[in-house]
Amino acid sequence: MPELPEVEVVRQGLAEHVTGRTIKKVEVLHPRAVRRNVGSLADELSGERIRCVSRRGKYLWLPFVGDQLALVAHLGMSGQLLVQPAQAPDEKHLRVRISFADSGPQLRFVDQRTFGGMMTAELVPDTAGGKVPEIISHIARDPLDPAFDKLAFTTRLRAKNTEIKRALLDQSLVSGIGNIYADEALWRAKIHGRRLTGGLSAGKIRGLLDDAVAVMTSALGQGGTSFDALYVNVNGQSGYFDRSLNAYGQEGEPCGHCGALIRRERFMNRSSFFCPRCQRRGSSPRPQDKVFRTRP
DNA sequence: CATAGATCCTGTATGC
DNA sequence: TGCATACAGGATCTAT
Repeated sequence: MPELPEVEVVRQGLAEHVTGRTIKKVEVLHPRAVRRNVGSLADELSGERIRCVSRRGKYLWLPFVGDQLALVAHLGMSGQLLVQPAQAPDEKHLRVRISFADSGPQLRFVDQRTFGGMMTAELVPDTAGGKVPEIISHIARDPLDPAFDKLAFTTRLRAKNTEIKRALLDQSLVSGIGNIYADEALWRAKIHGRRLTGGLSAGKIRGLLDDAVAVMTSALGQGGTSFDALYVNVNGQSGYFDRSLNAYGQEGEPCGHCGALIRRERFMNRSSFFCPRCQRRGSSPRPQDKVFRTRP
């Protein structure tokens, strides 16, 4: 699943292969691949020249020269952005094909499960003198962003009345973290994902954030190594699972800290993996218990 | 408003 | 073998 490190690998690959190129033709092969778009993607993109490739969290965007408009992409669960020669056969789940005015390779959006999508968006000023697509201005900065405000994040997080893992996955608080890196960060920080945000000290939260940064930086370092010139490797799965995971997917394996067996539980319609010894849920009540605390 | 839960999707793996 | 079911999960929508 593409989370921040995987998306960053894609960004780097795209930057190398599409920067400065002018879009000539866009073919949408599956309607679901285009989201929230008012007009025709093809009409809006034709003739635009790509200035660079940007990213915030799991979102990518290609600002066009003039800095008014951008092509925004999200890979969802299974999306890939591939750079392929025109004569390459269509991928089974090819959704959008972008051809350029030059004779170089095409940019293809391939997505099996169609949770991903592309759209055009107007660029609006961000909080640090740059620009961000208007439709994703509600997405928080990610922890690798130099302008990410750790202190504000800690304050907002502690003010919430929810579980810490849910908060980590809330892209309006901090972006880029998905189910896998959330579990890994919580494991490193030795925090149970169902602990309440308000019950965690500021220092504990800072430590958790540092752990999230560490695990994503490490993954990024490894994800960037298997890069092919024509295949913008972005499956997310491909690079990821060779990586050493300490919690995610490790059910029944010994914890790298203490040797206790990693456990799996359902949480938010997905799996959570944690060490039952290192990551104690503690005595903090669940949110719904707060109201009914009178019971002995 | 804040929070919790449902929902979208399809290929793969598993169970009977 | 064949069919049914579970599972993977990011973002958004709906309900409370």
